[in-house]
Amino acid sequence: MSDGNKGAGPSARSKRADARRNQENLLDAAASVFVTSGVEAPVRDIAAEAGVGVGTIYRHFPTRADLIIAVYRHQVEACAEAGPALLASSATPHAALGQWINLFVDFLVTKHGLAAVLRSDNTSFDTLHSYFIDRLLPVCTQLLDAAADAGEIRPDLKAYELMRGVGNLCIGAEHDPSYDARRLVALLIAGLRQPR
Amino acid sequence: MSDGNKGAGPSARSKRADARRNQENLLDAAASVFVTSGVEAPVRDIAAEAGVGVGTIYRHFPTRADLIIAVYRHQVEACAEAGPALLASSATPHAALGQWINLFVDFLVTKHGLAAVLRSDNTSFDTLHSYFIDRLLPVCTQLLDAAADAGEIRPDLKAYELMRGVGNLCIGAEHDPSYDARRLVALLIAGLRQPR
DNA sequence: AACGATACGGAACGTCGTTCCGCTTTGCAA
DNA sequence: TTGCAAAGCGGAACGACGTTCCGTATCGTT
Repeated sequence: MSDGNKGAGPSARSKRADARRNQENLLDAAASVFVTSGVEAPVRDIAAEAGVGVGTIYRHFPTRADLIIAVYRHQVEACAEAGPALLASSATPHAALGQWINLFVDFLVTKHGLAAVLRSDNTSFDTLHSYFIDRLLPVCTQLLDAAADAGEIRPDLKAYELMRGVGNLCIGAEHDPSYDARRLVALLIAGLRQPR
Repeated sequence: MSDGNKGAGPSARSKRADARRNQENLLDAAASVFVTSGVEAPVRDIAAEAGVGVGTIYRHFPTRADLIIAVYRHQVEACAEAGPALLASSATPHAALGQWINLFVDFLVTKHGLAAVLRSDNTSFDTLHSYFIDRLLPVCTQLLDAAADAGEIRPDLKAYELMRGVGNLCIGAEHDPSYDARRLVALLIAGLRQPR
């Protein structure tokens, strides 16, 4: 653990110097291509942007999902860590939940195609889906439980369903100016409020 | 207009007998493959099921979207026609809206992959998207306006956004037993209710 | 300097949607 | 009935894609 590797991507240590350099170029190139062409950009485009062959991508990132995870790890991490912080700093658990969902939505909506890929039936994206669930579901559960315990929301919705619903609402939001995912998510959260 | 052609698919008239037969086999085969393998099933599978070559599919249905539209036209039509009927028979416009949305959701959820394809960024599905919008948006608008005029719901949500949101919530619902699209849609509709 | 381990590039493969064209079938007309 | 254009057909062929594989180049150690 002394190498700082976070555990899901390939290690940045114990490699040849050129290999490490390539891995970082690849991350930068992928991030850049994801911004301009979306997360579903062809692997060859990413390779070209990084100035490497496609084989190099697959050696460093065994599956596309691993590359995507590596690119967004920091932001997902930040989102996960924001959960408990919001719970501590907000007036009510419901307010914390709302703000955290906003964070999540902002993240998804600004990553072209990420929400869609999260729901792709392509099995090679399963590990991406799992990563999001593993990292964010506990956070969401904590917020949801706190709000439910406070009696602010109906207690019968699972965090998994909420996250999937929110993720789904974000699909395609980046392409269509007349579709405002944030607004619909807000409506969904409003529907969550306890009628009491 | 006397041939009964509804306008979007290829005409069933003025064709050679074998061509008409093939077209119908194709529709049956596609419907069957869609049920078992989903709407995104490979074209070659549909051709094989119908016992024809792939070229025959493209002659009858210039794009995949046309084939999908032809397969589901009747059900979309029924859904569209149910709108005004519900409005006339329901106690309140809001109730009619809720029931109509349920119809729409049931339709989407039972057609494997249809909701996803509706949101695909693949441009060849644009005409499918357009067909749904053209046929169903006016109906939804009518229901939404009626409910808004009755003061039952907040008046600031466009029918387009509602339909896209509902469609999005249905994506992937058929694969995951722990995700209940109907429940989330119901929550969304609940969020629509006027606080007043 | 030399050599084994490591990593690289990109050709090659399988799958997909879609197009194209030589051949077959149809149905009308002689 | 037969002949023959037009209509329709099958499936090979093409280009884009994700992924694998392997001959070659590079690294870093001796």
